[in-house]
Amino acid sequence: MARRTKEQAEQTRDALLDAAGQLFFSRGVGGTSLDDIAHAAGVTRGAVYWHFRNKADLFEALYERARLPQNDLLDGLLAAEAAADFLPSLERLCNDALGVLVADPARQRLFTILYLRQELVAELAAVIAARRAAHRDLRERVIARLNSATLAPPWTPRSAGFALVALWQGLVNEWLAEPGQFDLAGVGRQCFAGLFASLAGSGEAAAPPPWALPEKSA
Amino acid sequence: MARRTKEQAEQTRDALLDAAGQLFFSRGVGGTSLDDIAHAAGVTRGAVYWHFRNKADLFEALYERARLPQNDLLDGLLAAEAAADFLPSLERLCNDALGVLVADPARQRLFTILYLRQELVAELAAVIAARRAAHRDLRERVIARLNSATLAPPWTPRSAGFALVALWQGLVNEWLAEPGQFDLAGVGRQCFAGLFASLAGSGEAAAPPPWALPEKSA
DNA sequence: GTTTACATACAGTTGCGCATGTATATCAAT
DNA sequence: ATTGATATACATGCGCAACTGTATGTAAAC
Repeated sequence: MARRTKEQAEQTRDALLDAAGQLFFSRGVGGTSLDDIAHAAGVTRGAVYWHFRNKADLFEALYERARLPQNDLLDGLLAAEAAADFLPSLERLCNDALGVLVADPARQRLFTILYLRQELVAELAAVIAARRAAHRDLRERVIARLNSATLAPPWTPRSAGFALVALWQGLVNEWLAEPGQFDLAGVGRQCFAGLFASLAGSGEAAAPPPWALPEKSA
Repeated sequence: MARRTKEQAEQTRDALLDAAGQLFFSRGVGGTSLDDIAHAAGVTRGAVYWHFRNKADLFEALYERARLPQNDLLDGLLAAEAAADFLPSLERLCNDALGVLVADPARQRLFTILYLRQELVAELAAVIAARRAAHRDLRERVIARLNSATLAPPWTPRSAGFALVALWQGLVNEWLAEPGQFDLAGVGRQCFAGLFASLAGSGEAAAPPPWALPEKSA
């Protein structure tokens, strides 16, 4: 082989990232050699070292390619002035985020790597640390925003924020750990419905939100 | 060095397991060589291969050494006949489990490895799969047990069980990811108080359980 | 005397980083 | 439009380091 056109080069770069995503997911980052990636993409290690400096650089590129558009939505919601319907909006956002995840296998693979396979290889350290900081920041902002919302006892902004983030994270982890073993969006909708009903104080008969779909059976 | 007495041999075995636990935690399972472990325990790789067949065998021994006594408690609670105070008992059990974890650094390290560093190395595959199955089984049993409890709407046994397990898991993961950055037992107590109050339908003023400690500030 | 509890020594493999080869795309100059 | 020069997009090959598994040595416990 010899030199290829620019579009072809971009295609091989994408192919390398795709192959890396699949292999990192199925064999782990530390368990995947650059030769594995190159072979899966139909090239050799030379191509890898042309497009990326090393495995860490490759992984960072993979991370950058999957930035969550959902983050912008949350930013907007948190930045908005105190509105009476903050809690319903937040509930809808939680459910939407689950929907986005369910519909995007590539994101599921990356989340699996980032959430429950935080290998302590040097390649991942920077990305893991950045994501952890972002996560912590998000949680704190949710708590801060909940300070200006009316919560039913015994909830406090702090406990409610922790419960929300932990519930979302726990559900996602549970689902990623046993892929497709239950209906994440449906279960999540029920759980968030219960939690938000409790937060709002409507303990008894909360009217189902208009976007609620008919409940799937187990 | 030459042959040592049986008690000394048992000590070196324990020292190897201790060293492995520390190193697996700080550098990852794939990132620590058997030579690292042996050196940290003050012996050579020969000792490792005497006590264990390989790294996988060593890790399984490490896992066996830290079986949760809490599991037995939960088994008893789930097996007991339907009692009116099932929900309060379950709430106490959740808090107790958090307390056990907070007090045991070795268990924290192992949980960190098992929960958020599921490296896909062959050494871990068996243990990870076993733990995942056990976790799934526990969730299903909690749901089954909730079928004979009275839950306030909109909760169902299924959504309540998922929410409980996900909340516990999410809180623990959050805390393990940022070690010591918040008071896990205190935050957990608040979150579970809110969730269980919602499950029981006492939306307004739930009397604090007698074992509740004074709330720590952030 | 035999087994035990290691230490030491010896291949064998694997993967990384880099250096080098090479054919072609790109482009300026004619 | 053709041509030459150069940069590009890889492929190939090499040395090196690390790690594993095993084989063997050995002194003390039993």
